[in-house]
Amino acid sequence: MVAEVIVDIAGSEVDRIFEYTAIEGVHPGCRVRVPFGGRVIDGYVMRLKEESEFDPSRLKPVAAVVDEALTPECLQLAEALAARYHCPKAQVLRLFLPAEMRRGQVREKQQTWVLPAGGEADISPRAKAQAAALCYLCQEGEAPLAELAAKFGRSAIGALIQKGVFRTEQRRTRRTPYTGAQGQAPSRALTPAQQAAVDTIAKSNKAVQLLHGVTGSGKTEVYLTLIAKALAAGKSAVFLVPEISLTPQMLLQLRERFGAQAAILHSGLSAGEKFDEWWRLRTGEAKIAIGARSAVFAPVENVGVIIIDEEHDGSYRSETSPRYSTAEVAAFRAKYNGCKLVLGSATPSVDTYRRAETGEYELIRLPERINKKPLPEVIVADMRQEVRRGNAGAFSGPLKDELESCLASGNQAIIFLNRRGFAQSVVCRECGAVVKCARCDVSLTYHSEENCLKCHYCGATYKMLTACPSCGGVHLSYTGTGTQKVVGELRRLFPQARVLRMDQDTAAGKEGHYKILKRFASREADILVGTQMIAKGHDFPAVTLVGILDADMSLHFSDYRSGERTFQLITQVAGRCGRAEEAGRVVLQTYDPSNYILRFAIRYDYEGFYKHEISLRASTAFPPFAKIVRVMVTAEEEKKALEVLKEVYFSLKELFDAHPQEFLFFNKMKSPVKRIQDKFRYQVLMRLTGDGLLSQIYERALQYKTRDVLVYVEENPANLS
DNA sequence: CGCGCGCTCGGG
DNA sequence: CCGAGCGCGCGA
Repeated sequence: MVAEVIVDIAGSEVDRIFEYTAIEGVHPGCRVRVPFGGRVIDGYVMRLKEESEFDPSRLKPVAAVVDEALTPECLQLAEALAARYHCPKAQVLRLFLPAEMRRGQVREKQQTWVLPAGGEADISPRAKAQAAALCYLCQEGEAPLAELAAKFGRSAIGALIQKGVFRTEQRRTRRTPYTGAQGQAPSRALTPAQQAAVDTIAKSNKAVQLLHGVTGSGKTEVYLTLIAKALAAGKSAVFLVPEISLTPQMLLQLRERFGAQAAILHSGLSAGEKFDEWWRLRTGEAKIAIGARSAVFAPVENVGVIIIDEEHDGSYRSETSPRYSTAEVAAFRAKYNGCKLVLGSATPSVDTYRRAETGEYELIRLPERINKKPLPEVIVADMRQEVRRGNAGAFSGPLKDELESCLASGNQAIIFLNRRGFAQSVVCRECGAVVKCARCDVSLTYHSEENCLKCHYCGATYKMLTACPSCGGVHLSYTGTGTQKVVGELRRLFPQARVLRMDQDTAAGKEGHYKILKRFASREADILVGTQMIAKGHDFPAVTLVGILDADMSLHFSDYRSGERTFQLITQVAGRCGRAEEAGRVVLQTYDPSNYILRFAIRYDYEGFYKHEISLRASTAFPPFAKIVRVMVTAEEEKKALEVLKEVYFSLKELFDAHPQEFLFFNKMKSPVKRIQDKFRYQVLMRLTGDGLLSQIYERALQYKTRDVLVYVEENPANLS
């Protein structure tokens, strides 16, 4: 037999099938070690066949079988994704295994167990510890060596093993995270609306279901029921969340309900934990895969339901090749397994909602909060009036008043501002120069805490300047407010209040987000100031006020989705308050109170927003009525980038000339942010009426990539910077 | 003329 | 990714 193998070489584009003669135990899906150019490397067996067209004498045998990591579904999915995104199969296959697992340095954890060996119990009367250990083990039957050694001393146990009274055995153990919440919590009774949602999903003949439920409408209970139904039918489930570190409550609920049946795949786990959770899924010991984007590749078989919570979230698109859409991958898996894909959100993406509206997806609504609590009232603060009144601070009069009464009544408040640092940029007042990053074409943000300048694109930090780098002037001014400045202002306005800040700077490190959220939840602070990472998940029963400092900031991005994103953000942040007994309030500060997005957001009118937005998209021919495709060309040498850009452009121009009716726009240009991390960025930007030419665009564009010029294709990119 | 460097290409 | 092979530029 001959095995067709894809070799896995880090960072390389080798995408050919290499053939080897199979050895015992080689099946499709196996990870194998194969001789390759004088060394032995990892590979994946794609297929087996009787004989090779290749000269058989030149075939080398497979060196060893590692394991059978890939399911038949994985292999099929790998082929489909490599074709869909025009990337090497090896690159897709890498998505299926946690990175730490690949180079084989993580192994199964072995634990030494001690058992009675039946040897003559010849124990001296002075060896009290030995006698006690013997007695203990006779009762228990068996115990881990570590436990016995801790109880009775290492030497006592060693002596008993030496004498042949005890024997040891190596056993595999699983490193399972979050073991605190085990047990089988009872299922909560569903409300009629939840039950109706579950029934509709079960009855629907459509593969994709959109569960549109306002914040607090109890979508989670619907998900849990769907998962329970899948398990009851002997199937498995995949449950995806935007960012797992922000949704510890969700994890806990799943663990409480399903115990060890649930396995968690996320970046915060140690390599060993990840390895074990992955294998628990692969072997079927665990049946529910929970995780962020990459968990859509979880190695479960016989899938009964796939759930994508907060489907509108940007984290579901991969930013590295292959730039897959999680929903697209999930749809493939749902089709393969003949199961339903459930997309849930309070603020579905316009694209998804459109598909539901046109009948491609089933639409299920949960229009009411589960406790019948009204959604928090939104007060609009017109910042233009504040400026006219001479208030140059970040807080409007109404927000200050609300904060005061919120704190006075002993409740908590959340202040949202989507900008970290102290000041957005530093400008020289003498020559007008803006201080920029040396490696990127963007202004630097001033961080007061470390008294430094940071580049929010590449992460570089610079010492704070005392003089302008271009003219030497010493009068520097700070523009634009960030979270650090807001915290300072709050401390001045409410010196007695305890303030916590949550943004990329404070939430760094493993479980950083979680720690801050936990501190706030346990009321170590009265006010939480944060960027959009505070908008997701987490229930804070004592929060009765949310302040949105500059609601319209994200509106002014030159991006067709900025309105959609603003609506989603406001709705999500507002949903953080008034979740328990006391009603919540939201103060929304804006310079543009009549803006239609804000008008719909303050009434929580998704349908109204959608109708307005979709007609705008239709009339301007933007997605979902068109597809934006951007071919990026980046290189450290600007000349090389430009050369390749021209080649890409002329090749695509042939397509454009041959099919002008398929293009709504076609041009080449500098990227809006012309340089990031020392790489110059040029692009060909297209707007297409359909997907018909997509494959040809990928093929034509990618053939020009070289050693030092990166070329990649983005579909409806999340941002156009 | 020969050596070294950078680039391309094969690897089963 | 790594190593082999090839072409070109440069120094003796």
